[in-house]
Amino acid sequence: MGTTQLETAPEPKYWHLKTVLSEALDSEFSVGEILPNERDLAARFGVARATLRQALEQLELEGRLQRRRGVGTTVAPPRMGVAVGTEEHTWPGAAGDAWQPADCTVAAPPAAVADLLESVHGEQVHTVRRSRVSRGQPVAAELVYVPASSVPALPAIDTPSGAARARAVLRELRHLELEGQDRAVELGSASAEDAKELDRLPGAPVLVVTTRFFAAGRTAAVSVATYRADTCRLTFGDHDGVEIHHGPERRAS
Amino acid sequence: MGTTQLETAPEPKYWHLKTVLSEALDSEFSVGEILPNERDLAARFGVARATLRQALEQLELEGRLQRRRGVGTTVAPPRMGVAVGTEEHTWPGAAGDAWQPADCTVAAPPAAVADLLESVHGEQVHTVRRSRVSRGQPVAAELVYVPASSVPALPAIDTPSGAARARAVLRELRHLELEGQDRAVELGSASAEDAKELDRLPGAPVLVVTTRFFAAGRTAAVSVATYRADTCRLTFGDHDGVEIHHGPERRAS
DNA sequence: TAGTGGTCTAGACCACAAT
DNA sequence: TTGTGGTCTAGACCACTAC
Repeated sequence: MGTTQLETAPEPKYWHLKTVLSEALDSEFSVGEILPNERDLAARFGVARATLRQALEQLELEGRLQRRRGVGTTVAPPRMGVAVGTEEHTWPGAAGDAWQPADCTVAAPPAAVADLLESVHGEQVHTVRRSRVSRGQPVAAELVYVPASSVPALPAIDTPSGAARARAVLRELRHLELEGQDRAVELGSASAEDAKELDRLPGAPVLVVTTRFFAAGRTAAVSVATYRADTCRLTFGDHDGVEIHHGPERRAS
Repeated sequence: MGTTQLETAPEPKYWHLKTVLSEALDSEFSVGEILPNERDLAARFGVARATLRQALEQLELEGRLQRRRGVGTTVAPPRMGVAVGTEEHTWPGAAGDAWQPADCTVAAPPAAVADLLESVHGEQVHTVRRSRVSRGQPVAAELVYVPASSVPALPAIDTPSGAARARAVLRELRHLELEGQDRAVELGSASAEDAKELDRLPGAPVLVVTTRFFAAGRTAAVSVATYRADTCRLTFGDHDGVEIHHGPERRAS
């Protein structure tokens, strides 16, 4: 990565800068390597730090870089494939899924979720919090909303309200016959709460996967899972997990 | 939206600002309405324009706002659901899909696609460009990569190289028996080319859907579709298209 | 304590759309 | 021509990490 001079160009500086850096990452850096700090890089390219940062932000959004305050900017490994959907539909918490129940509370769900549940307003809704770890890294945080009417046989509040209760709620849910499910993926930004769990700063880009579970002719549960967008590639395989990716860190833009 | 003063807070100003604006959008603005310009808004909140812009950027990322140079900042409608996967697998270009073929060229695919195709290096690959419009708005641009060996009966180059040829390639492809497919979704940023087609600026956030089509024991084609992340919610339904969303523009973060 | 990325400021100019 | 958002600058200080 020489002391490149930016030529006059019709395109913005940060865009050109991003291209130059991207090529340098492919050819002159290896995964995990630390880049020069932002002040040095900016000086080297003859731009203000804010401009350099604009380029770095783009590259981080694309999963090419990882920046950590107090540490530095490192070259990110290729995104990991994370299996999200198999065609056989199952309840959350079914045998050997990738999630680990963490907690369970009873509260009114956010308005958007209440709409999806089509439940009676003010009905009790169990909220199970789960987290997902892949290759030693937290990749997703999830909230499963289960209306009380979906788990009528659930023992009263005598069960403690921690992971044990979370498991109890999901276990009860499995007694219903699952008739189908429904998935949507959209871009979001991490709430302060999710950010903490995902080891990112608030506002970090996340992929939000919303799943509706249908049973007994209605929506029996709703799950909202937020995946780190920088490190994850969500896979919806029926050819399960053919997971290859080599070469010097290429990606289709 | 009064002349709110920002209190001392442990959280960044732009974060607090985003929250305040978000609430104002819910309560005091309706879809399509134009916000005051950035300089006025910044003055009203007593922050620098760059700080105000940081908040607006977040809100735009979440699909709450739409900004257009020379025009202004408007309140965005709720994201539209765009059907991406039905469980019955079909070839691209099958009866009545949502795509419109635009062009077809023969070129070497990008390295990442070449890996997926596992094709002989240097093999001819037809590249079909298609676009997708929903509710009068462009929502996605796609490139379908079809190795020449997947369409052996395709007439030579006597066919013109426009939309007609694109349709011809896809028609030939449908003669193969589709054995399965494979999907992945990840965050990306729009290339200059895609940005133009999606009516956005280069670098705009997009959801990249990569699909592999399997036939005759190998990868017969690969499709890379980029969806506008600001306006689209990708749906993977088997309960086809239960499309509801009301209420005053709420969203789960 | 030193060095990193994260936030913030107060300007300036540019590209684009509407008038 | 006017007004908008988009880009860019040259600083400053803060929060965090590692030593």
